[in-house]
Parts: sequence; C-alpha cells; structure tokens
Amino acid sequence: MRTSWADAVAAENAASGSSNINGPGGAPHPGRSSYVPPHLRNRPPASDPPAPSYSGPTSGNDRLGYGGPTSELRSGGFRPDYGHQGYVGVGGRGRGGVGGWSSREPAFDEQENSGINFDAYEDIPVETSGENVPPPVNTFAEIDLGEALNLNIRRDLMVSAQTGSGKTAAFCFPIISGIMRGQFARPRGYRTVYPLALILSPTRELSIQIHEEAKKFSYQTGVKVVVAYGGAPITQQLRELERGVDILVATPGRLVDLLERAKVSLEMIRYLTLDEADRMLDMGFEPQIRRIVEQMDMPPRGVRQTLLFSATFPKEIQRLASDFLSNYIFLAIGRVGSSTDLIVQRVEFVHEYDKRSHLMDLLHAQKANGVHGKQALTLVFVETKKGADSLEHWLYTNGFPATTIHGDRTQQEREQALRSFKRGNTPILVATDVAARGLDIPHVAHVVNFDLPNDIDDYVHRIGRTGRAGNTGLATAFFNENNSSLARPLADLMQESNQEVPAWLTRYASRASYGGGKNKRSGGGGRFGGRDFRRDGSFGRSGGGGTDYYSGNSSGGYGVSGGYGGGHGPGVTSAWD
DNA sequence: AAAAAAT
Repeated sequence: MRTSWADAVAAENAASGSSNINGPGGAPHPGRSSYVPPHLRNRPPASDPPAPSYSGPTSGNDRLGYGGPTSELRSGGFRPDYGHQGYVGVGGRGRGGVGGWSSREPAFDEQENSGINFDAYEDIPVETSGENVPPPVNTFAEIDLGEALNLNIRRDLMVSAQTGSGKTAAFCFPIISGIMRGQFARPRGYRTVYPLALILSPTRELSIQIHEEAKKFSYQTGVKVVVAYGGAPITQQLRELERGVDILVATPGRLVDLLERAKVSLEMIRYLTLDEADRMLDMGFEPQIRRIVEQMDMPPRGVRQTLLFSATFPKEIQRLASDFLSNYIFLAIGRVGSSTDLIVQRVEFVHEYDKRSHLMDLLHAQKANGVHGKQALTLVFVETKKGADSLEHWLYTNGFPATTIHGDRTQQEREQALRSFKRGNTPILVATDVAARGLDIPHVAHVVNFDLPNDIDDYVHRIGRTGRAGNTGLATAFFNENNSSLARPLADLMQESNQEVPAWLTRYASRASYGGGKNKRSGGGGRFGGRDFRRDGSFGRSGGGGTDYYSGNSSGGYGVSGGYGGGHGPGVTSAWD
C-alpha cells in the first residue's frame, strides 16, 4: 500500500521539509496549500500534471482518479486493461521483474523505479464478508465516483491488504473525497481545532510517512493534513494545527497530550482510521486507544466511520476491534504474487556467538551487489535497543556503514538514521521492531532477522519491508535453540509461502509439538489469508459465565493464555502488510 | 521479555 508510486521520487524529504512554516507573521492564505509534492518540484509549470481536484462523477477515468502519480506508475508493468494474461512470475517481466535471489545476485537497479508489478495482481484472492457487501470494482474506469463510491465508503471496514499496493490510498481517498463533498460546519473554539478525520499509527515514523502520502493525495484539494507525534517540539505542531486541519495523523501519546490541553477536539471526527490496527489494539496500546476513541469527545461508532487496516489480524484482536466498529465489512486482499514467493525466505541455524561473524559473511557477499558504487540496502532486525546499538557499533568499527533506529534514540536521530538509510549513505540499518511495520523503504533488498521475534506476526511484518510493490526481496533469519517456540509457525509460514523449509527446522517444529496456544497457525495446515472471525462459529458464543467479548474487560484479554479458549483454529495471519 | 508511545 503505502506509497510508492510517487515515492521513490520522494527520497529527499523525510520529516523536516514537510512542515515548513512560513515564519511568524507570514501566514499563508487559508484553503490554499503552499505544499508542493516532491514529484512536482523543480518542474516547469507547463509539465505539471493536472490538478487532481475532484471534478464530478464523470472525470474518474484516470487510474485512481489521481492526477499526480509519476510516470513510475506506468513504467513498470502498468497495463491499461486488466485483460487476463495469467501470472507469469516476477522474473517473467521485463524491467519490472527480477530474477530469483537464489539463482542470481540481487539486481538492485532493476528493483528501482519499477513501479508496481500489476501482472502479479491477477492472482490475488479477495474475500469479503458481512452484510450488503458492495459489488467489486475491477477497473478504476468503471468507478462511478458518485453513487457507487459513496455507497462503498459508507460502511465500516476491517481490511487486510498487501504491501505496496496502495493501502494508504485506500483509506485516504474516501476520506479526502468525503471531506471535499461534505458540508461540515465546525465550531470555532478558542485555539481548539476540530479535525474531521483521525488517522492513528503505532510509530512516529509511520505517522510521518502517512502524512507525507496523505499530503500528496490531497494536493490542491484544499483538504489540510497535519501530523502530530512525540519526540518533536509540540509548538511547531500546534502552529500547524492552528492553521487549520481536516485530517490529523498522529501517534497516540501526543494526541492524548493535545486532547488534554484542549488543543484538539474530536467532536467533529467523521472518519477514524487505525493503521496497523492489530498493533494499536495489542496490550501495550489498547488502553490509550480506548481512551481516545471511547472516553474523549469522539462521536460513537455508527456515527463516525471507522476503518481498520493491518496485514495481520489475530482473532483475539478482531474481537477487540469490533468494539470500535459498527456493522462492518471484513475485507481480505491477497498479496502480490502467490503468497511470499516474492520474498525468498531463508533460515539458517546460527548459534548466538556466531551471529556477528555470520552477518559479516552475508554483508561481504552482498557488497558486490550494489550498483553505482552503492551497496544494496540491508535491514537488520534485533530484539533489543541495546543489542541494536552494540551491533551497529560493531559493524561500524568493522568497516560497514551502518546506523540504527530504536526507541532509545532521539527523534532527530531516528529520522536522520532513516533518511541516511534510504539515501544509501548508510546502507545497513540495525533496527528494533520500531521499524517492523508499515515503513515503505524503497530498495531494501535484504531483511536479516539477526534475532528472530517471538511472534510470527512480527516476523511477517519485518520481512514485509522487502519485496514490496511486486519486487523481489530476500529475508534471512538466524535461528537457534532460543527460537524453538517459533519453529512450528515459521515452518508453516514458509511452507505456505512455497519456501524451502530446511529439514532441521521441520524436525524442530515437530519437536516443539503443541507448545502452547500462543503461536498461531498451529492448527493443521493453517489457511493463509485474512479471515473474518465472525465466520468462525465462536462468534457470539457466551462462554459459560455469560461473558461476552464485546463488553467491558478492556484490560485486554488478548494474548493472555486462556484469554480465549485454548487457541484452536489457525490464527488469522498473513504475510500481507 | 521486549518494543512502542507524552513531557
């Protein structure tokens, strides 16, 4: 989803450039955005693409109705028709495709700017459930932006959608469109602003990224997007807010702060989006989210529209999430290509004490693979912040240009690290799970799970940083006896993704037996794909004591063993993003 | 057990 069409072009402006304020006193004209998307900068006016402003039902024949995407969208495999040509595999395409990692060296350059591999879309299974599901739209040309879109976007949604396919767009478009056509009389509070839409995400960098994307989409629509997140001076964000906000993108902590200061009111919220929704509702975040959604002044479900997006949706989380939804549609959209064959997954048995030298071997082998004198980007996940610092230091002293991103670094350092990585200045990024979800970093050729996570869902998100938008990628995991609880779910995931599962891992997996109900996908064969928990029979069951999953008990009965009957049935997980 | 998120 996120990004990508126009994004490779956007390398330049991470966070800093985004919030240019016209110095004090230099207030711009309201309603007229001074922001120019990166892909339109430094161009003669004549070559500017048409403004994507909404112009009625008949003008919607442009793909996505968005005038802005660069030529990229068309370059790599864009097909104006959706005629069925069958899925020929990624390697079968011209410039958009890349040969398998196993047989070739990664072709960094070929992955660049290839756009989305639309051929691979042919194989995507789409599943919907719920009442009165609107008919599918197969081409953008057939969208009647008027009534159909209106109808489509009226319902609450729980969505699983693939990487690099336009997920941000999927929730931004209806919001922007709805705001543009709506007549919303907003109160004028003294220094209180009343956004119409709220988009919450679990990390600051993801909020920044969503903000960037949303700004591109709302260019010249008059719709104002503002981002608020912690670790950065609040005053600047306050100034932006006071200049007007329709869509607020935020991380939960900073938003609560703003709400307590009465700088923001949620009274007028018509659209609520939780990106990485399962993450937002896990034990760490749930209380904050409930507070924002249920205990402030936000209109109740059914009045506002609520959109939940994530690649992974454990059933326990779906159950929680239904607290926020009203008569919603569950939508599962398959990945580009057949499951993970776009990402070659490797697992290697590496003892703790061998990890560093093993990593060095991988990096050495990869050094040759860069283009234009630049190394292919490698994202290395570790378990702890200390571990990240220490590994980065070790790499650096051994001559590898590495940097690190984790929660103990200052926000400035975090954003700097990400920028430096994206630009290839430090083509190795050592990260904790702060970088596991949602971040769209073009040209990540290799994800290394130096330390494997304990939850298979985290693994899914981590490796999803590569192989995006129809491109191939490589994911290497270092497995040892400390990861035995992951053996089974990992082996199952790999099998489902048509990956080669090492015999030793299979043995580990069978040894692990039914090691607790925590890890999903243990139930035979685990069908891959989003699945609406309402269809699983357990829906509405009132477990003995008349407990009902929708009520009270906000203390998060998720993940807690026994929280939900023994965990049978394959978990709802997917390798989407 | 760890990570993230407000100051």
